[in-house]
Amino acid sequence: MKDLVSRCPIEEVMQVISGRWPSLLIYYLKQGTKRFSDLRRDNPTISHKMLTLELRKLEEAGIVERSEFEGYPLRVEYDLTPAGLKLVPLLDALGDWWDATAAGRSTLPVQLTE
Amino acid sequence: MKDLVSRCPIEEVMQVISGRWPSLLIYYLKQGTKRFSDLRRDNPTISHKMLTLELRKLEEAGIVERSEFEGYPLRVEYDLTPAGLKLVPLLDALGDWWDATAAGRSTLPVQLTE
DNA sequence: AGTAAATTACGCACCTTTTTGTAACCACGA
DNA sequence: TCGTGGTTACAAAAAGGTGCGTAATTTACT
Repeated sequence: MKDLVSRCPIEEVMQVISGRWPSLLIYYLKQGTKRFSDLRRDNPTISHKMLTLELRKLEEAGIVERSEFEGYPLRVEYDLTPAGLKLVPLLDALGDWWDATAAGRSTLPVQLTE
Repeated sequence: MKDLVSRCPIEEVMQVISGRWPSLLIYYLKQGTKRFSDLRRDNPTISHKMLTLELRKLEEAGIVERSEFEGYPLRVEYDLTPAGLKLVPLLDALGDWWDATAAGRSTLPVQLTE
């Protein structure tokens, strides 16, 4: 994800929430505090590398907060920030729009109009 | 973009509107009917390959309507569908959220708090 | 009259760039 | 030795760019 200085806020959000993982991670974090390993369990197909990368991106964007605790094994907790929480209903609205729009899509399952 | 059958509506929308172009194309189409070459002019850095691919994806998702007219040179027009129009305010809301959240981000421009 | 070029919206093949996965390694303590 | 939460290097896969070909008609030139 190159960082083209767009100054279009929509483009900028998209750079952060685009892709396969961000919405999923936000979904799981919405359930409450999660540790790195929790998120991997919630989401078995993400590689640990991608998980760290995506979490850092969300952190930088102010969506996720990372808290590191001293001691071994190292404990790190992830939470949605207040801003992250405000994002949730917007994503839900997109999901609702998608479902509502289902009827107009060409990939529609077979219709039995008899 | 692999088509993993997710059945999570948010994941599904994301597969469609993720990436650099969809939001931009929707933005320009919101201004009214556009032809292929108009969209390329609006958006000089997209390649014709990507433009066709993205438009097809948006069409399949029911966001964009493609109308082909007989004659040479071939004329093709693109418009937002009613569903596509309904998507616009949702994207705008994301943009607003982004701007409102700016203060919490680490990539904040230098602050002169004096 | 005959030929050539331009036009529009692509499809296709090939190649480069970017993203993602895999595996190994690190720290430390129980 | 295992578990935690990483980093790094290398490999594979996916995304994206470039350039050529195509259609039928008009215009432009010779």
